[in-house]
Formats: sequence, C-alpha cells, structure tokens
Amino acid sequence: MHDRSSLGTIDTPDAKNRQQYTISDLSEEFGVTARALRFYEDEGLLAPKRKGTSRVYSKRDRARLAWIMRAKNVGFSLSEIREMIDLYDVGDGRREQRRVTIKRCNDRIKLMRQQQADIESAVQELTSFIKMVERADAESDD
Amino acid sequence: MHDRSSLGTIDTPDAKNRQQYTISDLSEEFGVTARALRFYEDEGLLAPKRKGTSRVYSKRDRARLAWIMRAKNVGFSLSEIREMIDLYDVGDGRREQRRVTIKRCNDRIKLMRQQQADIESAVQELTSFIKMVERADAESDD
DNA sequence: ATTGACGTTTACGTTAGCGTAAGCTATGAC
DNA sequence: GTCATAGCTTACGCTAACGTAAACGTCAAT
Repeated sequence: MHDRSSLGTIDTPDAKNRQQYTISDLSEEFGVTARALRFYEDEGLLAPKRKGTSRVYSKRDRARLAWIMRAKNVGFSLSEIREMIDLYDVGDGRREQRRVTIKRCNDRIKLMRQQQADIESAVQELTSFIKMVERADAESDD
Repeated sequence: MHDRSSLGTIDTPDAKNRQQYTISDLSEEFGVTARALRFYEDEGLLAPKRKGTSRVYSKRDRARLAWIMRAKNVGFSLSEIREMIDLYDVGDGRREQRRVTIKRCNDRIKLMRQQQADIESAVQELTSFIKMVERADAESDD
C-alpha cells in the first residue's frame, strides 16, 4: 500500500537523512523535551513503533512532528492539531465522510487566512509605531 | 497632552459610535465574558476609569481590547500582549530606552513574519490535501 | 419595597501543556 | 562486574487563563 497521507510531504530538511530516530534525536532537533514527545503520544498526536520498550520514530513520525511544531507556533492547541492530523487519516471514508472532511479543511483554511490578516495588521501597527519612535528619537537631545 | 499612543488608531468599526462602554457592552461586542475583562485588568492589560465602583471603558480602552483580541487569536499569551502594549507606553524614555524598544519591536515583527510563513505552508498542505480527497471522491463509487 | 438586571469583590475550581522527581530496565564502555 | 547513558512508566506539581459560585451594592420599574 502506498503512502496516502499528504503528511509525508510536509518536511524539513533532514541534515543526517536517516530513516529512524530516537526520542532524543527528535527532541534535540526540534528543541522540545522527551517528556513533551511522550505527552504528544499520549494525546494521540504521534504513534512511533517500539523496539522492545524504546520508541523508534520513522521519517513519517518526524514529518508529523514537524507539522505539529509549526501548528503550535501558530497558536493551535494540541487537540486542534490532532483534529487536523486526523483529517489526513480518513481516506477510508464514504462519500459523505469525505464531504465533511473537505468542509472542515476549508473552515480551517478560512480561519488561518483570518489569522494571517490579524498578524498583518499587527505588523503594520508595530511598524508605524517604530517610525514614530524613530522620529521622536531624531528630534530629541537626551 | 495629545494622544501619543498609536493604539488609538487600532480599531474596529464601531457600529454605535459611542464614547463610553460598560463592561457588558464590550464583552458582548468582543465575545468574551466580563470575567475575562476583569482578569485582563488585573493583569494590567486594561485600565478603565470608574464611575463609583463600576468600570467605564473609553474609546481607547476599546481599541486596546480590539488589539488584545487579535493578538490572542494569533497565539500570543497575555503577558506577551502586555509586553507589546507596554512598548507603546514608553514615549518617555531616553535614547537608549527607545533603541531597546525599537529592537524589541523588530524582533516581534520577525516572529510574526515567521508565523505568517508557517500558516501559509499549513494552508498549502491543507489545500493540496483537499484536492487529493476530491480526486478520490470523483473516482469512487460509494 | 421588592424584584430584577447589572455591577462589584473574593476565592476556590478547572483545563492544557508540559516539568520534575522517583524508581526501574537495558546496553555499551571500562 | 559496575558505571554511565539513555530509555521507560507512574504520578504528583505547576502556570496560564479564565469559569463558577457566593455574597453583596445600586438603581429603575412595578
């Protein structure tokens, strides 16, 4: 069976180009603690294989984690992220199921567009504020 | 003294174009509870005047709240938001103080730009995922 | 004058997202 | 062997951002 999930395409340049990763490999690479990774697993965001009791992360697991970190940076909660990840895993559904999936994706996208707009206006505000401070600075003689 | 803060310019169309607002006016308008507004006040994000014991919010308070809500939507914590708000209130500082302010603003902007990029790539992912599902949908006979 | 809508303070409760030990196992280095 | 390193589970702790309840003030309307 080939890889249905588009998550396989989300990725970040992998310096060492490995196929497997330990928990500390990934925690170092992404700047999170191992505790966090285990927590994400408990919450159903990751599901690495095991070799004995130890976790073994695949390339896809790593790609998933990359996605998770980006989403977190943007302010999504873990449960929202799980929801989005789940959207990728419903290639099995019926027509109606797929319709719902698509709708939820589109809703998500709308929300993200709004966030971008919010950020944009915040950036504009800060930019014009900076200019104001710079003018005050030029005119001052402190 | 004229209005130095650029926050006065951040705003949202005000239907009723009032000059003063009660706590429930604002909580309704922005879809938050009164409890939240009081909490923001405790945290130093807002500072409405009082008429007796009751809070009276000015246009500037309302503009501040609009800013707060946008920042929240984008994932900033309340303390980060307070930090940013405080940046607007340091028109009094000396040259060095202003320099620091400007640097912190620029850092903030960089961070926001990164967030926009993150969102953008997430949107791209979702978009191409939708296309995939749509193709599967067209080919299916469920 | 009492009811109800709206406001207040104080204070404890709750959820998310981990941090931080405590105590155990496995594995390679010496 | 034993020591260090890396991993594991269990479980309690902590902060942020409010929710929720109690107990009270105030003012207009009935």
